[in-house]
Amino acid sequence: MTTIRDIARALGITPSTVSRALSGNPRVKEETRRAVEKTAREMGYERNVVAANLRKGRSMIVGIVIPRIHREFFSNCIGGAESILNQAGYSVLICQTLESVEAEIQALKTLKNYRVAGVLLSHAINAPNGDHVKEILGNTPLIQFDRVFPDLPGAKIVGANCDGAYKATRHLIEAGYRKIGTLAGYMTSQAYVERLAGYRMALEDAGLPFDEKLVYYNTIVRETGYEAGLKAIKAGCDALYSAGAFSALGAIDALKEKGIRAPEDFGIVGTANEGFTALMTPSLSTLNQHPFEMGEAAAHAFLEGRLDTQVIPMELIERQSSNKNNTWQK
Amino acid sequence: MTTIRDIARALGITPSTVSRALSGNPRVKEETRRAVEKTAREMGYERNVVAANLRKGRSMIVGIVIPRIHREFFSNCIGGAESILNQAGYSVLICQTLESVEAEIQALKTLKNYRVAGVLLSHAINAPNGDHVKEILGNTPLIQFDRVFPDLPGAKIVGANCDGAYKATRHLIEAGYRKIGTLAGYMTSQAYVERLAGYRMALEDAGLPFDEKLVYYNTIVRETGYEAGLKAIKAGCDALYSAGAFSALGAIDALKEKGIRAPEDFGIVGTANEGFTALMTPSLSTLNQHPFEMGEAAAHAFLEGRLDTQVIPMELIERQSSNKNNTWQK
DNA sequence: TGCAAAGATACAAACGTTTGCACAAATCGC
DNA sequence: GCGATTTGTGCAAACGTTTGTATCTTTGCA
Repeated sequence: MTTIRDIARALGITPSTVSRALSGNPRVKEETRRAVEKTAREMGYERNVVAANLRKGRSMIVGIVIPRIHREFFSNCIGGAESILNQAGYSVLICQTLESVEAEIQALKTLKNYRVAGVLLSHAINAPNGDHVKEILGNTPLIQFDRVFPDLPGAKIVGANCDGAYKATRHLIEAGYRKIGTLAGYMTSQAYVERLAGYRMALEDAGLPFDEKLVYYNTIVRETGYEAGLKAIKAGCDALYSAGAFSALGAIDALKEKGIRAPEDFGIVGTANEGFTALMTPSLSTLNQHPFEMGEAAAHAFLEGRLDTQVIPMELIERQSSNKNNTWQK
Repeated sequence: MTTIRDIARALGITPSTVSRALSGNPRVKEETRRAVEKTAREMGYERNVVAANLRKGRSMIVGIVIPRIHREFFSNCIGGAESILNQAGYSVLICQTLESVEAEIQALKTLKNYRVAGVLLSHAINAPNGDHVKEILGNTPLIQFDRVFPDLPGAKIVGANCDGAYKATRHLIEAGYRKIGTLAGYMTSQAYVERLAGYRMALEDAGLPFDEKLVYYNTIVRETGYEAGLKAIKAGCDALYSAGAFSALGAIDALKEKGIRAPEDFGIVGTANEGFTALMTPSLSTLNQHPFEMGEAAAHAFLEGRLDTQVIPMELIERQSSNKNNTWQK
């Protein structure tokens, strides 16, 4: 592989000038710059970023740490972040934690070892707090998105969880459902705490009672959603707001098993507009969290060195599963 | 940050010994090794992999280049590869091409610049051939999966495309459908060529005519699947084998629009067992390509330096969309 | 006891860049 | 035309590892 030394030798100048020429330093004559660029092209020069990173003490890599890559929500976040970061010359190193705090710690250590320029993090659901993050990352810029530790410093990109849950619940009320339970997530995560708050607020604003017994905690996957769905049916619910998408799917499994018609006899609204929600029968009303935009916002926050918290709105998508009077068209 | 020099100084030895001790070189006394490990821990030492990579001329990073991360097929491949590679101490750098050859070239260059230890590639659909890959990558180990250039050297992990398409088509024939078209993909990709061949073989083995007019090329997304679906209906087809999953979805859109019942009057089998295929109505019969296993196989091929081609079997999952007599249970 | 072999560590040169400082040449103001 | 500033390059020291070779010490064996 050709190095800047080779180019320097070929032109009878020093490597430093070549380096400066290639990195666009203004202290180099336009003429030399062109000559350098020309021979660099001719000799097939490719910059060794590893060496450059070592010298500079930081790399042009941004680490992204997420629970699972094959959740559409997260893969869209990645897509959004990657598009912005690539344009700015960064590459992304992606680590899955599979919801394990140990894997998260390992991933952060790896990223630190690679001296990444920054880390975009959505933490594992059962992480008790952000202490491990702070300890490992030190002063590496940290941008949290979706699942954030509020006490950790740095930029945060969050969904309008409370508002979204409020909209979803109010929608169920307006559709005519009356005993509305909720598939709540893990209270270790701020996002789910807020969704629960929004759900509660909507009930109370409508003069409906908030019943702690109708809150089914720790349900974010299909299986637990199914089990909670059975319990909700037994408890006499006629609707559920689900803080997740897959748990809502599980609840619909439960309805089908019990022969309960949705939306006529039971309404459901989920969160996270995963692709399947539009395709299943009944199609699932959900909250669109705009994951691509969240990823973009996280990338921008990193690039601009922002430290504030941005809230991405959530939008209700009304589909069949919450349409009590069954007037669904198309 | 503490370096091996600091540790060396603290112990009155040289950095080289510290390096050897930490990397498990047998030429260092057990006693020294323990001392080094102890002080390393005490001083909070974190190995600078960037420096190590520079010296060694290669990194412990494996690049993965794929068309789109949010296709379940690819995100599962990544998941499979990542799990194996992480265990072996590698990290993965992921690049999306969004089916653009230019982006693919850029991604490969970036990976080369990072001196990655190897590249796992599934090429953009409209890449004419693998010349750009060979030119950029040079002697960096290349493992191709799913979408491969047969003429490029190195390991390849492919699905049993021909066999899978054969199974799918034969299944439609056995179910009682008679005029079976196909939503073929792009003939620039070996995988789709083979699927078309399997489809044709199944027809001919059953004594049914192969009709070039019923082959709808370049359909792999929902929109083109929909359009091809309309054409197939007009042409009098009563079934389709789709070489993709999203195109099959589009074809079902077309059927619904025309009021044609599936599976009673029209059968469909797709490829790529995306999550939605099991959830939609009618649920879509598909071929499971075992993407997670493909990713694992690619990672193993890299780690073991294999150069051969492995074929991952495809398994037919019979669901509603191909069940002509509508005897679907559960 | 002596000598060879093996065992453990030190030395120093890389790896390919970047960058502060020095220095020469060119430009400028007066 | 002279000192002061600007402009363009060169020099050399990093950045933190790894590793081939050399050196020193210990061990084993006759």
